[in-house]
Amino acid sequence: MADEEPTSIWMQPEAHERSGPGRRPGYSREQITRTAVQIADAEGVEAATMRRIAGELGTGAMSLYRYVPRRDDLFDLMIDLAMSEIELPDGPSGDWRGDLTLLARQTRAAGLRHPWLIALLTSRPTLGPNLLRVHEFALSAFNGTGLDIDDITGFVGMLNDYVHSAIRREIGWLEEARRTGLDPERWKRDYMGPYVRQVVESGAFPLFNRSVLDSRTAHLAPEERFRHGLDRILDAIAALIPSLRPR
Amino acid sequence: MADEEPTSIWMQPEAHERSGPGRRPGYSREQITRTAVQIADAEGVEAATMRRIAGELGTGAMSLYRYVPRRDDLFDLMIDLAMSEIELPDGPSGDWRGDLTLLARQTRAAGLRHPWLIALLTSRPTLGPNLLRVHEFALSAFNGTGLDIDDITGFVGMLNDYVHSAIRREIGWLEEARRTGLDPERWKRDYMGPYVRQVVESGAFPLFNRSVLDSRTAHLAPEERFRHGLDRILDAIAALIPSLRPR
DNA sequence: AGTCATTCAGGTACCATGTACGCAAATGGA
DNA sequence: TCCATTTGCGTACATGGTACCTGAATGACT
Repeated sequence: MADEEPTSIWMQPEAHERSGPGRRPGYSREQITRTAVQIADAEGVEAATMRRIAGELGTGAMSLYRYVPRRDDLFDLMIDLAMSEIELPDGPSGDWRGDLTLLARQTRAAGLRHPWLIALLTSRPTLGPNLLRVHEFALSAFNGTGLDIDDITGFVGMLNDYVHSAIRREIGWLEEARRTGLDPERWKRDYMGPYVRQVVESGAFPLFNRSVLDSRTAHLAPEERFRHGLDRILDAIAALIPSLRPR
Repeated sequence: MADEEPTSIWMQPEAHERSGPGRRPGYSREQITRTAVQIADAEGVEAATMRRIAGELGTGAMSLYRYVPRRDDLFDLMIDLAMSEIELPDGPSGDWRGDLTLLARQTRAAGLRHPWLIALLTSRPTLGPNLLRVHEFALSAFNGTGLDIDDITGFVGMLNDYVHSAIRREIGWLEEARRTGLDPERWKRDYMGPYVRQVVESGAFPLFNRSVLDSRTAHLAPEERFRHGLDRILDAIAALIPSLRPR
């Protein structure tokens, strides 16, 4: 292989597209990525090591480097594979609220199916084709509302910020429990519980106490809570769109 | 040391508080944490290894484990130390918008001083005393607006989601450049640039193109951009508060 | 003062990780 | 048939977290 200049994984052609002399590749980026995703889903990203992925494929760890330059690039591929599961119509329906609600739900579903997705997505600047596709759909939902591109980008950002954070809140502590090796119930009761109880009983943070003790939304099902927050964001956006304000 | 049951780091007493027989501790959690923060600031979290921190302190790696059960707990301590730098008045001023703007700016400053802070903070469910202090201040800013605790929690969440994401957007690609070992300018031009150019020239994502090419806010100074987004969030919150709506 | 349980310092060691390097096997063009 | 090229992958190295162990320090009790 020629000296690979360091550039985005999306610029580097797949091995099997080549024609000419040389041994035919026995694997593919997609196959490797799919395997990595399966392992990460079942046991966490930290279990998706090069050796483990290769083992699952019945090959040696170093073989993977014929397809992926660095492990970080594999993360980008994993993100994009997960994003590819987000099914959206070809174009906006004209109902921006409905379109964005659909997108938010699909994103949440993908985030729950792949508990590592949001953490990876927000921890590195990646722009895979499927992320672009999804992002374009979000932007397009505001087409026809008379907003300029900066406002559209801002609103889509607001929505993304909420969706990502909400998903993180929903699964964050579950992932932490898994990482520490405790089962979630034990983690909540024995690990985090005593500290929170002590903080609450100290009375040092009265509003925090109210948010823990007096919350009604805390007892909602996760999906309801997600929907609640989503509606609030969409309400906020609607309130800021002049052309929609006098409704 | 007695068999430590696995519980939050904040529940485990410092060694120097103990009285009774035994050698006196030569270090402290604070000292260790401060060293870790310095290294992480200068070279990234991944450089703040147990060996490296211990080396900086002139001791052996295993000595640190007398003060910190696991490396992850050290992360919690680092987060809290960074949060302790966020200076806030003792109570809300009555001007919720001003209070939250102050908080947002202080958070941004801490996030820029410690480029690893937001990534750690949002990647694990942690609740150190300084995070609680800051969170309590945010909640208290809405005291007296007649909102119930769930709405307050929701708005503070909206604000936090924005602030964290905005900081991440501001430094995310710089961190990525550092991780890959390229200087930021090269990374943008040689690594990410060619791909983005190809995407733009393909014309496949017209609204994405407009957001890249026609954006006015993209050319603002980072601080202005942050302020822009912050104002939009605060506007959105204001628009949702019934008691403030008819202004 | 002497004894001793207790605690700290830190070296050694084990295992897992990403990945550089090199060589043999496979493959298609000349 | 030859050979440049590419893949498969074993070996090896540097680096990581941390379990375990020994020896030194220290205060309480006799």
